[in-house]
Amino acid sequence: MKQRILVVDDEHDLCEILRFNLETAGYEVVVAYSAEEVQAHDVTRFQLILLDVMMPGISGFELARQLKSSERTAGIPIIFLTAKDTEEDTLHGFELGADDYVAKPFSLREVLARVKVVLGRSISHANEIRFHNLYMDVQSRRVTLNGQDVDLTKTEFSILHLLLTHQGHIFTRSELIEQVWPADVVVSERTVDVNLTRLRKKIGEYASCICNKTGFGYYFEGV
Amino acid sequence: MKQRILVVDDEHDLCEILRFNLETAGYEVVVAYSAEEVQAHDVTRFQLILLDVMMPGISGFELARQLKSSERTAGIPIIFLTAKDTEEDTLHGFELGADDYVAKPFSLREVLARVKVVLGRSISHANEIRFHNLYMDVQSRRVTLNGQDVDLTKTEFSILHLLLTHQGHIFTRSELIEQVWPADVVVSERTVDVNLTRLRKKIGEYASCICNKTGFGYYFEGV
DNA sequence: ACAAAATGTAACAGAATCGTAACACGTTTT
DNA sequence: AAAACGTGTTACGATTCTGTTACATTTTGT
Repeated sequence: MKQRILVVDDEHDLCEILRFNLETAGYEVVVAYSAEEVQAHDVTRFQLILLDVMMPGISGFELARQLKSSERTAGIPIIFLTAKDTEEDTLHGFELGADDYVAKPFSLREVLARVKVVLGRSISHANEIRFHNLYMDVQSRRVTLNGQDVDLTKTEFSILHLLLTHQGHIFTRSELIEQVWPADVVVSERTVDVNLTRLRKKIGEYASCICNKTGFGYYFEGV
Repeated sequence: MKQRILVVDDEHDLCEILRFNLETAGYEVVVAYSAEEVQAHDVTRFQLILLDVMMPGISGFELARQLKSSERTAGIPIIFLTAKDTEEDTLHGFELGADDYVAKPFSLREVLARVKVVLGRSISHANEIRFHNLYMDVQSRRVTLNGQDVDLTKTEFSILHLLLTHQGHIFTRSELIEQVWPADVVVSERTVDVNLTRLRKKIGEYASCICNKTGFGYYFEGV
């Protein structure tokens, strides 16, 4: 069964490019040119939504909020297409249950790679990340360890989210800084170490899953 | 190792300008003045093709179609150089697998920027190098041997990557130093030997694939 | 076969990297 | 206003990496 993707963007040309390439990659694609038009579709039939943030009328964020507030559609992964790439926007997006971000202008390869990751990794509850007894609810930004709440700071949450969604991938310090810290702040590379240490301390028995490979960087060692 | 770019354009002057600037930027450049001439080259040796759309004889679009239809060459990124910048052309190009567009007349800076983006991207995209049961994931910086993680240091990883991506090529010690060590560090040639020994020890049954030819240097013997 | 040159490798010490506690400073909560 | 919190920086000890050296072994040329 082909996986179905809903592309929502007011730029017709871009939609067609996305449609062609996603179809070539084996997905079934439906395009909507506005948030209003989305309401004409049965959204639950899609496994993924590519959603432009900036649209006339109802914005992408607003639409995402609506979708996530309904039980029926809350579980559908969303990838935002956005020109903005500030911290607030990213955080705001993740709060709304975004599974990923692609900043415009993007390369098709980039989009395809992310679509593949999102569709490959979780068919249903993409805003709930789980590793054994470690849960992350991306939407409510809560983390529990064996049922107990873990009180992570924003930075720690963001790091853990990145590592958990890319288990086994080794991130260099500068990659981590790029992904976790807003683009306009400058932090020293050693700051990463300190934050990783802090994170380790808070996740108890899973501390040892956050590994370092000398000279390379940090990664989450899934068992 | 230098990345190789094939420039295809019937305007000789333009080709020379591109050649000069791309070479200055550290790329290796080969020029073809027509689509027909391209067929004299082994296209698989290039990491990127800059392709003029409007050429006498076979057009750039037609050549792109041919390249994308062959398994061997389908994966090579193409940037179209085009005077036309209409919607249809752009769409048509993307359908043919273009990775980017530069409309003539273009600034060199623009071209260089796009080349950089595409090549930077395609490296991380072709990120899995494999030799029998020896895998290297360049992006996540991991190596596995028969499914087991191999713990390579940064230097060892870098050497293995170079050798595996150029199987059969004999590297002198000074070439290896040039490729693997940062330009500003000075190491003795014997240091290479020691690191090759260390690498051999870690890759088990493939140790014997790392060969030395007395008086010449080291190479990976693909079987 | 022999000596000379080139290569393999173990051991060591210096360099680089990493973990973490302590601190500083700004922000939020009480 | 004071206390608590978040977070970047620094410092220093612990760990890991890595270049060098010395000696063993192999290859080469005669």
